[in-house]
Amino acid sequence: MTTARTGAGRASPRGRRAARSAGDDRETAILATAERLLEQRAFGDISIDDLARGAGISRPTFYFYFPSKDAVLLTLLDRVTEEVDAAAGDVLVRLAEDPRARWRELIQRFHETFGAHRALVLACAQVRGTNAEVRRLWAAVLERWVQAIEAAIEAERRRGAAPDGLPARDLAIALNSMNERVWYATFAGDGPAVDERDVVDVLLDLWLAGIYRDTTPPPST
Amino acid sequence: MTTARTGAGRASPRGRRAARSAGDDRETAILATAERLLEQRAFGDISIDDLARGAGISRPTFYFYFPSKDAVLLTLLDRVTEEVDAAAGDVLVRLAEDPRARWRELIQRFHETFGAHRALVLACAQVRGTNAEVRRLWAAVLERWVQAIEAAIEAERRRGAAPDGLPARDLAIALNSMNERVWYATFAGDGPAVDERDVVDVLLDLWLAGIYRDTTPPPST
DNA sequence: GACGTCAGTCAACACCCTGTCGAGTGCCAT
DNA sequence: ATGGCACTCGACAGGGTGTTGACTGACGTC
Repeated sequence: MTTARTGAGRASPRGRRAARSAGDDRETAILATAERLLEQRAFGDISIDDLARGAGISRPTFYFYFPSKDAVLLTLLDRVTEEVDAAAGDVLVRLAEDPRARWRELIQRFHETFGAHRALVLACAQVRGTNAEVRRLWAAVLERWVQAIEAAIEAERRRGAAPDGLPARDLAIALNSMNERVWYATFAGDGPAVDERDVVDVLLDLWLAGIYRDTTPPPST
Repeated sequence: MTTARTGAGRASPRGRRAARSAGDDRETAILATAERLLEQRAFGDISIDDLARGAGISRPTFYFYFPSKDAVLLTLLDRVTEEVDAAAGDVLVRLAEDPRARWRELIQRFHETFGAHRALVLACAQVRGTNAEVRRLWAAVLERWVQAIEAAIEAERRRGAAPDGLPARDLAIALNSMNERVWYATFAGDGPAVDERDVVDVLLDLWLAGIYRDTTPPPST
């Protein structure tokens, strides 16, 4: 369930046919077209025909590569979440060094990665409402992050840096949810939103307050 | 901009024609059908024909009452936000009596009102991505709430109950955003979510942490 | 070097949904 | 009785999706 593309044909994704068949180019072209068009208009205003023409193929041919418009988005989303995971790296295991700095680093990296793909992230948030697959993928990704944060909170409590309080999982869910929605508003720019330059510090402050009741949690001794 | 229905005909919403013309019934029937159908399937899977047939009229006739499917949702949303505002009442001006109890009351009432219309609220959250009108209305509603919370936070700081820190507006935005997303997950039931019975307390805890750095803020002396 | 196979391609079709137009129908005031 | 208005819908145009079936060309095989 890591890769969502599956496609219609091509059982073995990178089979015997030496390197990059013509189809590989087309698939890449579709993805690139999607990402490009998303910078210009909303996902709902992009038709399969737009994607196909952008990739230099006809509409029916599009279906050879992807079962639907949403599947393209899914593939793109999969990529970005991998990128985010890579950016987050091992920050959480090094929390005790300097909690405030590490949490900030984590939030900052999420912010940068999402910001670099804001059109795509916005599109996913929009489509999540109508598409069950996107919803499921996003839920799975979120679950991973929630579990990581939950574990980190518990570790901080165990070493006495953070007080007991809410169940760590509930706290992790709420904090992740806050980030998601706040980023969405900031990137979308409609409705009340935190300024992009401040958003990391605002979120950080609330994470520290929620986890430590304090903006300067103690490092390990 | 309070009422969003506008409709195609009927310049004067409640004109001379004595009480309730036949059209009034139809309009109500459409709204009722929409709310009923929303409990069963997603907004996107409800066609205008469904709404019309449910109200006992033909599809073209639907357009006499509403300019689009989204306009129906908009009207419904307008209603719920009014209900929420009424439920919230003057809780915020009585904050100093017992801050923890009052904040809890506020969150609790939001929770109850949204919970009573969860299908509708979920539909709006979904459509907000694709429909500019819903987005604008929601943004306006949110802006009102954010301003109210911002003012309340500033009042708490002025009387010395809450410490200075983040700009009150940013704090208000983040807390409102958190609530919105957390409720969405709880009501939608997909992805990581806080249990419905705990959600008020979880949110309350984070509000108090964010605003007071303390779960038992002082009442007025 | 004919031949089957299979990735890749698309014109044409069937379908569904939206929004509009124009021709009604019945009620009410004048 | 008649003109206007609230209200109604059959029929159409348009645009999107997803599928079908025929076609092309490169490749391995005998």
